[in-house]
Amino acid sequence: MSDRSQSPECQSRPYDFSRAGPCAQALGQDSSFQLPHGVLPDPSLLYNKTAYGGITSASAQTFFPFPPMAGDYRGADLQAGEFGQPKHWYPFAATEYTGQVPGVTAASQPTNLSPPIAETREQIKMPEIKTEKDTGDDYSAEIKGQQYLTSSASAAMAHGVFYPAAWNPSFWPGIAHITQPGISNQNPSTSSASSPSMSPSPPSNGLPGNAFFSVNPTQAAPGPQTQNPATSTRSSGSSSGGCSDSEEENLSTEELEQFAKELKHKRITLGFTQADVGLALGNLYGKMFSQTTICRFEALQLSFKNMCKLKPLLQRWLNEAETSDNPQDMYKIERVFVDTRKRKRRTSLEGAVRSALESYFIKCPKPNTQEITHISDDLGLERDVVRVWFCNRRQKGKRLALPLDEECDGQYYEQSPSPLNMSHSPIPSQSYQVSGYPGGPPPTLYMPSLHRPDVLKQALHPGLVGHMTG
DNA sequence: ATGCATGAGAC
DNA sequence: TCTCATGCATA
Repeated sequence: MSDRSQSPECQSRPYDFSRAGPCAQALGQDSSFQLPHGVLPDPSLLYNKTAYGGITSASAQTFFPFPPMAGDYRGADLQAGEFGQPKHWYPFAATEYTGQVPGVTAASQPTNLSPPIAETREQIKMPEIKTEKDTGDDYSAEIKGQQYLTSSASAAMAHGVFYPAAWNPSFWPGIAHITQPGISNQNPSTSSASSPSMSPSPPSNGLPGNAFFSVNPTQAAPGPQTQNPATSTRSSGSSSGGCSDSEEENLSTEELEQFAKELKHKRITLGFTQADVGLALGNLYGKMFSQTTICRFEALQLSFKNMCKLKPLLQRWLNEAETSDNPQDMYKIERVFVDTRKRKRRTSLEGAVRSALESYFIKCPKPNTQEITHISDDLGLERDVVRVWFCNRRQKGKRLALPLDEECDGQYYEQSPSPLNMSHSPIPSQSYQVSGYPGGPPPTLYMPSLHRPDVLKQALHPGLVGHMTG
């Protein structure tokens, strides 16, 4: 009943200042608004890449607080972003999703497994980018873009996520012990059925495309289309091979964590890159995922719900990959889709600006339109950039939020975002003293003033402190 | 691995 | 307009 992840209330709670003019004070004409661009309560504010497994404020949606698995695996040097920076908007034509850099793949491949992925993204796109890069402005205008061929049918799945009744706070690390026994390890239907796409002995000719693409959503991706968001109550649908959705329910954090590790390990062992996996999923089940998503899955950086949704698919993929004679065929396909959408050039905010934004965020995680405008003016940024930044920042915050149970959750956050006083540094360094973050500098995230060390530990070390919570 | 962006759905 | 899932681009 109260899964906070669902209830909008809860979700907004963390930052729920009265919309009216919540941050007004802080952002107002007060001196506070003069936010010194470079002024940060703490240098650590400049969060950087390091996997901050930190905690932050909100915790609406359930995200995994676990620190990214440090692992053997390294992204290696990814593609060289040579690709001239289009100064404005530029369209990109994702001719085909080839996954990650071939080089990397090859490198990590045990041996000959390196997929014959032909080209890199750059290779494919560069030309076009140049030509249209300055088309400017109206990127949004057209999105005539195509969808991935296969995705169309299954695309639904992505949104068709339904919230299993099972989803509840008990899944959180802090209360991990409550989790339900993995119930169906949920893969009853898994590989056993050897997915269609996988099996076909590789048309050595390199046109496995068909085999994979034929992906008849029906069998291949029972989940993808099965989706029935509405019917959130699905006790345990897995039945008719309904993978994705249907099986996402009874998962505990431990299971997911464990699976993520397993996936990563086996993936690497088999010589697949994260991009390969994402692509393979598309071939197998009709819903493709990016390297980013796979990466986040492995790092448990997706919301619990999302993790649960993807787990079945990945599980099946894993099974397929392990049992297949030619695992590499799983991603040896050619995606032919045209995506002509124009995408805004990614804004790269300077450290000082980020710091400033962070400071603003601390004072007011959820600025209203006016406030956003204010901030954007102050920092000389596009209003939309600021808006998006806050959106992402909140999302990020949730991802790292403490997994407390509702009650705590509520209280915890209700108090947090109160007065936006510049005066008291909102980011107590101690907040992140949590051990367990090897080498990771303290995350620099907004954190309600009400944190408790013990809670943090629970959040970060579910397995270890699961018992702590009564 | 992660910052910034997009878009669907919900409110 | 926000959240959330997801992805492109890049550090």
